[in-house]
Amino acid sequence: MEARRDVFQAIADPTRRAIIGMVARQPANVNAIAAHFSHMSRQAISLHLRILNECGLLTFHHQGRERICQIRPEPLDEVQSWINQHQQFWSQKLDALSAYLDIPPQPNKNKQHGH
Amino acid sequence: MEARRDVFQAIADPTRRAIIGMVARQPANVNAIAAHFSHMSRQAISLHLRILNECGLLTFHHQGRERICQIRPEPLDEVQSWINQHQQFWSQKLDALSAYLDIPPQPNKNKQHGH
DNA sequence: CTATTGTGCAAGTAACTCCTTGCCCATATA
DNA sequence: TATATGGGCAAGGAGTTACTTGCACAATAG
Repeated sequence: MEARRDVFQAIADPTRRAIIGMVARQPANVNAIAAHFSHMSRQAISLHLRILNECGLLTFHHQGRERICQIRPEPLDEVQSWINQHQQFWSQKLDALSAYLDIPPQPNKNKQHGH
Repeated sequence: MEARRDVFQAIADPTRRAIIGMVARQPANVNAIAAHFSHMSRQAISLHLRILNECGLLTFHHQGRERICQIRPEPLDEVQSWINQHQQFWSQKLDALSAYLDIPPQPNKNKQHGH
């Protein structure tokens, strides 16, 4: 059902980030990756690889009976652009907030009867 | 227990990203934020705010009985640097992988007896 | 052919996430 | 003081996640 997972959620798991960090430097097959995470089973790694594949961060290249895993950085652009998008606002609005907080809510009858 | 939550996990939730997107543009108190997410309860929003606060993405400014929420972009640097860190490798290694995959495993006796 | 290696799939479980309802406390106003 | 508003805390539930064990299947080596 979740054919297209969320990239934000995919990189939320430390193990998956470690897999990305490893495979990005050196493409490897499934067992070679699992060997680097000996504290958990091969199936656990296989599941993480599937999740990374479903969100487009990792592709498989079948080579005989092996699956060479390769990282695809493109989906991370969504994360990066989301961060960049708001950082513009932050640099501007932080000043506005400081000014806003410095104004005490003057207790005159000019109440804005909220909602 | 989780005094310092993971930033990656904090931004994995769509609701929390929406909160960040809203509060980054306009600082607001808790009820004002909850009013923008009328499909869920105020307590649900309050919990999201706490999670964002625990990972340093949001600070509270107490003003009388109100809590003005303000976004702090600093923790996102960790996400951005993680992405940038690997993108260097990707641009280099993608070529290496292409070359690697283009080489058929030549069936001469020069096998690399990979440990 | 048989044995080995590489890998996927299924079932089950423990832990966690997200949300709700209900209650309580603090601040402001009349 | 009483009342309304702002907001936290706790219990509980439905759903999801991360991991395990066990089995099955395909490709290669001998």
